[in-house]
Amino acid sequence: MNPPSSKRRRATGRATLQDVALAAGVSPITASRALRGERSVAAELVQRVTAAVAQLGYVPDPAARALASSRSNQVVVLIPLLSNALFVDLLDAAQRTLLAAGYQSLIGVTHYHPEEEEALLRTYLMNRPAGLLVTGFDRTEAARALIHGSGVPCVHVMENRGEPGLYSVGFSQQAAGHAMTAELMRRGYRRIAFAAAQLDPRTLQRAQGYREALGAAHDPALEFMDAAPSSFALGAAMFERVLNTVPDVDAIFFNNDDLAQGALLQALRLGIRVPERVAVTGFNDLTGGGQMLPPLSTVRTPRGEIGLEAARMLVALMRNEAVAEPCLDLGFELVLRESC
Amino acid sequence: MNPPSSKRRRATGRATLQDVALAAGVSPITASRALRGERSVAAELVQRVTAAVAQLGYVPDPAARALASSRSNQVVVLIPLLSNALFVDLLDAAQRTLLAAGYQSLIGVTHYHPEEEEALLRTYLMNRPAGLLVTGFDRTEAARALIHGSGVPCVHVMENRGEPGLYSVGFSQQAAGHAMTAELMRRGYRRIAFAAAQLDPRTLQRAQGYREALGAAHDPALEFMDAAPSSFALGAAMFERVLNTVPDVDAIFFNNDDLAQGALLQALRLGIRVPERVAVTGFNDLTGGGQMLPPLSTVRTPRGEIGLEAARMLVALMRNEAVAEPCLDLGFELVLRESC
DNA sequence: CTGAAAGCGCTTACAG
DNA sequence: CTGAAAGCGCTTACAG
Repeated sequence: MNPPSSKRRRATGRATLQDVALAAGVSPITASRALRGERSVAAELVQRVTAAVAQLGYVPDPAARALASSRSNQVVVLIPLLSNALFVDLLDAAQRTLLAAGYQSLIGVTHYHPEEEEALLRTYLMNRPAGLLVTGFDRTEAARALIHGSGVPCVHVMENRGEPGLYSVGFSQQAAGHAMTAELMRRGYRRIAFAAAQLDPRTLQRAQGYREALGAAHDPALEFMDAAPSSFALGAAMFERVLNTVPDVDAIFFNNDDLAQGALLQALRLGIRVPERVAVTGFNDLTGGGQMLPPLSTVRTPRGEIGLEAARMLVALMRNEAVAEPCLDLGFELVLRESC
Repeated sequence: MNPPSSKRRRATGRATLQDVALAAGVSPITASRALRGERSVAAELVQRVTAAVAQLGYVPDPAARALASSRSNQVVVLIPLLSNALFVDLLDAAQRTLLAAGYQSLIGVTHYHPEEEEALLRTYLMNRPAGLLVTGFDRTEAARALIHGSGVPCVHVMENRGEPGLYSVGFSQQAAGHAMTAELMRRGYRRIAFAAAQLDPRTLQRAQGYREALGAAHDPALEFMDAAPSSFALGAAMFERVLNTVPDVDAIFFNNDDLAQGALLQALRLGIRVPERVAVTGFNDLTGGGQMLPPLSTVRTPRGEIGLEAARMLVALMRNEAVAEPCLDLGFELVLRESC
């Protein structure tokens, strides 16, 4: 230990808490408390500490903090894909909110593989993150145990699940699938196909909503499921496949805007009129849909708000504050343009 | 200090280096060295340490490492935007490569604002990152000083600059702008407009290449620069603006595929034939271009490879290894489809 | 409301 | 090639 008389700038040249305490004429613990805004420090001392911090240009060392408190200022955010604008919007909003609250984001991309998610969790949990933001509820048992065992506050995004102890911000994928299908029925479409890619859990929930809305009218032959990732090209291919397989189809509900936009382009290429010959709708309301010919009808999903609210909820949890609504449903909105 | 006899599992229940050392019958320092793969540890001891690690399920604490060595295992990656697929591709490749090499990424979005970049740098540098990946060379003097003063290895992406001490992986934006323009000229187009958005430094470099290729034929009236972010909608608007302002235009070189795709859609809407009435080309070869009507001619930029190679270069720097080519030019490629 | 002591779990010199 | 000592810069109990 250094004798108190030999205190000096830290090896790196940066000022330490010690320096601040010395300059403020308080103990390091008091300086620490003042810095973190713990009440129970006299106002005057807080002021002296603040002044010393400013004067010395002191910045706390996150590593030292993390080591001493066994908790970092970083939040792990796990999303399936970076190549889907949906998750990028979510991420952008969450990251911005977290940063404003003093937390840094550690981003992990799972590529829709539960095993990859588990590996990322294992790696990132080593950092003792302050919080966790994960997508949906579909994960390995081990991942679930890892999350629970870590004791780190966790918010789930994109879906809701009303179990006690679970926090989530999302909307009902099934209700959204139901609503768009019902709208198509209301408009008089009778042979409504459902075309989906990726086949992740949320896609399947939308399919469930589609079936539910159709009720007795549901025909399995009208469901087209392709596990490949969605893209314009796949949408184009699926569009043709649907028309060829089910000649009397009068509407196609694509599970994603990428697919639907690709289908619209293919219809143009083929000279097939939308919505006269066949209606086309999408999902998510990604950018560009309104520019299509005809403009795409779709379901607007509130991913930005989800990112924002999930980050807020997580911040509350990390600060041990109460969370009013642990299962926050942000809804969705039908955007009816000209493609149906 | 604990007397050696009272060593136990750490407070959190996780095994510590001490535990590993004890189990392996070596000193903690030796265990530490064995773990980090420092040669100068006898093979047999390494083996004993490895076994102890496996047996105890030991995972090192990054915070303790960072504090003791004043260097973390995190790399800061700064990109302008998350809403541009270009940077997402770059990021994805870089992050994957870094993770495989044992580094975590701390992602910062600058929104093309040097001040935001500077603030992010200031925040993230507190973490003593092991490395830095930044976009381009356009930043505040303070940011430059921050980077240099930190002593943290830094690789610049998207552009090249041959100054000693600077590391970069990219391609010549100007040469790319030149090449596409020259190709249009070669095909007989004479009134070639240049339409750009965002107006970031790389956009301006492409404009420079465009002017250079045109030489004496260059006409400032054919340059359309809009500082708004690029989008389908803006591309559509610019397309009309160009045609209305310069009726004899016969080709439009859009600075970005978003813009060009929006223009193509607008041409369809207006019934203007591409490339017969006017040719359209884009930049970057983003997804969807090949699906357009007509398929979009564009410049393919190697952002994935840039991310990969930049990460590799940074890993070499962080390991104090030699870097063969500190100014790596990965080139570009004209993708000539039917829109010109 | 404030502080002295101890310790978080590693690694960096310094020896030998 | 290996180790004993010291310390990285904070915060957590424990007192008062």
